[in-house]
Amino acid sequence: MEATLEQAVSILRRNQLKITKQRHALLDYLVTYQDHYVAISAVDEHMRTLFAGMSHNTIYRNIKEFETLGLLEVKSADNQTLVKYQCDFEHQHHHHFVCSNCGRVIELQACPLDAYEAQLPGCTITGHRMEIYGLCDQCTAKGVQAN
Amino acid sequence: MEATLEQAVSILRRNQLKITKQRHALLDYLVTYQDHYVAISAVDEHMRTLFAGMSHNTIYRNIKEFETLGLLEVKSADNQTLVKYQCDFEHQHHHHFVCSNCGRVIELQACPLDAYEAQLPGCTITGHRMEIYGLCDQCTAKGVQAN
DNA sequence: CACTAAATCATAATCATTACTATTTAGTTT
DNA sequence: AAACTAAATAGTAATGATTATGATTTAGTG
Repeated sequence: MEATLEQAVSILRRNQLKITKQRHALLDYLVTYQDHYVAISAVDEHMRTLFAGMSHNTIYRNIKEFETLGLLEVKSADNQTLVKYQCDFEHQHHHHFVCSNCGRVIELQACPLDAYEAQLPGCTITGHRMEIYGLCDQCTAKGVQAN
Repeated sequence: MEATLEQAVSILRRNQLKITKQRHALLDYLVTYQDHYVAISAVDEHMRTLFAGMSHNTIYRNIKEFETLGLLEVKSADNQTLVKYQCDFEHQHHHHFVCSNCGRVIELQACPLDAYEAQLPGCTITGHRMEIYGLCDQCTAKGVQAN
């Protein structure tokens, strides 16, 4: 399901965020890349060609705000932060296949690994990585709060 | 299985890398953190207290060399690069549980997700992420080489 | 139209990482 | 054991992503 710019804007509105022309253009850009991770620095560069003199701060801050709204998925890779617009607002459990050539992201539905291959016809799988996050037994026993 | 400093040194030797006192100390440090990811910048800081005036370059370059030897596992997170000594030289397929409080890493053996929980008694699971890498169908069809 | 909190701009700082070149050193050879 | 040489390191500075700060502007409201 593709998300539209209007949906994104209404989510800002629903959260009492002002619809500035900068935010509007930023969303417009992000929405067109729903199936690719984009480096924040590339977004930054693009926005500053659209709005000469736009502040780095504005771009980075808005991206962070969009992330807390659940509009964006963020991941770190290779000294850069990558973002991808996500329409899955219910944070439904799923994983990604990421093309190491063009960066295209294909969403996967099931969880056990073997089943994934069937969802990727024609693709070449070269590797995968999974990490589970939480508190280890020692930290859990200490009563540390999960964040 | 814990790896020893001697094993690490012999791997350098086997690859015709010189055993400098800097590399020796670096390995010594990394080997003591086999079950934690450590930020390279923290390694850098530590090494420079051991060797006043040690070059950033030296630390970063050696860590990269150790990675290509398969001695280290590297991942990006939050504008930092994290490393972990790994004894698994055959690159045996496995995943990690990472404590979000202390950073401790617990190696997991099986793959389907549900089975993992049984391997983490006493732990609090707050989330997980998996990504499969490769070439998408379009890039595969184009004949792009996997890297 | 005025108001005000929120957002942005402009500038500079910070932090991780990398580049570059002169100097040093590990491991080998004589 | 001294000499040799490629490899490694030191020292210095640059780069690039991201964040901080304080003054100015603006979206949304009354």
